[in-house]
Amino acid sequence: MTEPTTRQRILDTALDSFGTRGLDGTSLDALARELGLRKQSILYHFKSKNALFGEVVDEAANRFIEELDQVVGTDDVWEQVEGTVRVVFRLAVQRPALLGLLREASRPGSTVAVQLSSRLSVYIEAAQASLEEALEDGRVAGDNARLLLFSLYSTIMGVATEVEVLRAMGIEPSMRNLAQRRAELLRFLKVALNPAPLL
Amino acid sequence: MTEPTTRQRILDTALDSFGTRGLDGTSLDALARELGLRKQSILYHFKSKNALFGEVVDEAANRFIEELDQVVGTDDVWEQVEGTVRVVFRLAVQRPALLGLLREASRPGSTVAVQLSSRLSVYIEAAQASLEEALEDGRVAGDNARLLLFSLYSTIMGVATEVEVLRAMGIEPSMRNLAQRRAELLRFLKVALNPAPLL
DNA sequence: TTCGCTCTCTACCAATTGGTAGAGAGTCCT
DNA sequence: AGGACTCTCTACCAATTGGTAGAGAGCGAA
Repeated sequence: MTEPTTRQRILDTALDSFGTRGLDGTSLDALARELGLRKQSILYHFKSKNALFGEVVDEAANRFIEELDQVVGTDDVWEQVEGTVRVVFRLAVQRPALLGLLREASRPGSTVAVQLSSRLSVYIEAAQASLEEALEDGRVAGDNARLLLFSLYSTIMGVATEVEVLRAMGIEPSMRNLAQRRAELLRFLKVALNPAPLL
Repeated sequence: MTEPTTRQRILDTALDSFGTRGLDGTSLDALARELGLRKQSILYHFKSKNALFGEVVDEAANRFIEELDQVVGTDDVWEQVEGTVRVVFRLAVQRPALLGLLREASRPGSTVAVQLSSRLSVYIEAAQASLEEALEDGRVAGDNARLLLFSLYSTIMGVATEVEVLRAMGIEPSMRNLAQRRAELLRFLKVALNPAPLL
């Protein structure tokens, strides 16, 4: 394990800070303090705060893609959904700030939203094609692959991210109930994709 | 239509700003400028920026509750879901900042999350009880009312809020496709609650 | 040794931040 | 008229913001 470059350390710490406190909630001074540096050292490696944020978004996209790559193996839709849930939940435990950053970057009116989406477009296309096929074969319920994908995304990302809402419902997010939460999410999604006729 | 008090105008404009640019992204100076005031006038009506934010959260909760009240009429779960979707989509069109503020306030680590959730707790309880009953009667698929409610919330709120994700999927959010998006969401939720056995 | 490159530092900077103190204008009651 | 109250203002303030300029340390190559 070679020790990371300063540049990499900055990206790493910035991801955590941007992902939890947001872009505006993170100051270069605070970031530098956390790193044991002066902010001018950060500005040596990145020409501005916004440039840093842009690179952090790319970094986050890369890590997310890295994880997703282990899912794309099958062309079975349900296995893909299961895999995505596994990946997202693992991140929610190991690196919640990464998911937080994806949300920050896809906030309405975000300047980096386009950048982020272009990084993930390949996966979006693939998932959509896979869903389309399943829809045609009647293996999955629905008629619009893109909008269905959108619903799936919203559900998974929301369930993994909206910790405070969970708390509001009287469920303290913990490792103990994590498995149960994931199982319930999978059950929900499975039913949502079930092509059986409505009762 | 009596003209609103300054205090009310501040709350109103602050809701829009906090809901779109976030707490940290909103400065009192900018807010005052938008209102045609000096920031000291804002600080006369609200003792600090955080106090203002707290009241804005309450205001948003009130408006949201006001809308939800028109839904609670039935004890039919599906009608409640339909009504909630109707309400949330209407807000997404007429007052997107209100939904944005609810998201900002329920962000992980938010200081006002407890405040917000206590305002909505009555509705959470009611929805949960209603779901529990439906689960027992077998009118809805699932076994954990709270977690099911959580999934429903995530889906609805995400679909209504994640505009940039929608764009990333190649769907420009517009009035024209709005009805289609809502219809697809309702279809998705209907299937997700369908108690028919899995194929 | 010395040159040049990489990197982090000190020293600043103007602009903006949330917030305080208090003047002054208008209005309502006596 | 005079006083009290409500409200918005000007005038400040210290702290923090993102960013610039440039000194100096360490190092590898000549």
